Amino acid sequence: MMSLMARKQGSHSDITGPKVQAAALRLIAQNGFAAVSMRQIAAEVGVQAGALYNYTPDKQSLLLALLQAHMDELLNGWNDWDVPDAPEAALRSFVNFHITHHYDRQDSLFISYMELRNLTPENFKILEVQRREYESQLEGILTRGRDAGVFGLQDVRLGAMAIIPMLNGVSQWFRDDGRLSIEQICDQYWAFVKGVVNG
Amino acid sequence: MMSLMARKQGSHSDITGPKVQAAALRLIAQNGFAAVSMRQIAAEVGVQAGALYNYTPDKQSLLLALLQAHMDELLNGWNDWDVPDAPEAALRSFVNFHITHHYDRQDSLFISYMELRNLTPENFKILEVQRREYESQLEGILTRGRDAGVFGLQDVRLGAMAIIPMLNGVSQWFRDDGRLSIEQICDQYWAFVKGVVNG
DNA sequence: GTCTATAGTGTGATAGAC
DNA sequence: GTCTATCACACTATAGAC
Repeated sequence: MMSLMARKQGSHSDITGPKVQAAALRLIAQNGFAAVSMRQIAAEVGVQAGALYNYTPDKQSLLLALLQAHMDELLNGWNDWDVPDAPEAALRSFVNFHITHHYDRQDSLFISYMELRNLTPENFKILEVQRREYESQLEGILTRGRDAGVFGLQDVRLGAMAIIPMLNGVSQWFRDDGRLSIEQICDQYWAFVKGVVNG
Repeated sequence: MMSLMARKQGSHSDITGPKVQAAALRLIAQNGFAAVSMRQIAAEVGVQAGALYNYTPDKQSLLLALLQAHMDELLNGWNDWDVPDAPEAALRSFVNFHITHHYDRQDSLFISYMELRNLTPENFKILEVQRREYESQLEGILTRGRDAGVFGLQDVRLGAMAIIPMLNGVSQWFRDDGRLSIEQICDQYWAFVKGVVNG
């Protein structure tokens, strides 16, 4: 068994790998992809630059892995989320999910919008499909609510395009020691979203 | 008079200056500040890299100039905007201003959020003050409306923090040949904002 | 798996001719 | 005001010892 095997000195793949991702995420969110060097990431992890290439074929792939992990977690998280059938309850559930899911993923959310432009076109397309898939989850709720006569929303697509940036905005200013708890924020934003769909 | 003076060959300060700003803006929005080289900017302008240093002392100052110009135009634009007294009419006016002002400034708006992290701390502070000043224009309207009993908004600051990203979102997807005209978008977003403040 | 060393390229910024 | 040429340095990625 793994835990009984003697470990070779300097063999830390299982711990270094996640540390590389975490360091890259933090540094890229803070300074931007192009501004962060492999040496900086290595220094944060506590290895030399060359060692990073055991975990990524190149810098570009490292960014792609971060963005893909973010979208995968988002879609899987929503998939596992318990969503009521009734449109209004489902929308409330979406608001709660979106805010709480990104609560401790501020860096991920930030780079998932900011660093798309540093991807190759084909990688960009893959992520756009995933983002579109997430947006259409919200649009599905809005459509059902409108068809049921619960929401007064005219344009479902536009409503989704208004709601998502509004909710994303929370991650730009939220602090744990701030004036409002995450639950209070969810409550208030639910009121805002209700206003948007009932306009 | 200027227009009668003979021009020295190769003297194009008055035309090259704006071209440098425009090229830098476009390239930085597309690729990120750190990813754009002075040589790339020079190539886009049609000069050699060394010539750029007639227009900026260094690369960092070029970025600062772009971000400052954006905030100055925003604040001056709002200052010149004709705003009604009644809170609801004033809010509608703000929505119109914000969307139409950024209509042909998508690159500026984008880098004004993206590239703040590439500024020195003191330059960052200057821009934060300006941004805060703009936000408090909106908060002033919201406060007056709430005090007059026109808006049902509980938390003015939070309302402003929800409305601004929602409006900014337009610039991420708007295209001139899109489904909706800018006037239709203003109308729809006005309905959304009304919903937010009446929640 | 990590290290050291390095190849090869690109960078921001400056100096001096015109 | 623009050009050419260049300095000094940083970068990504690789090779080979351990």
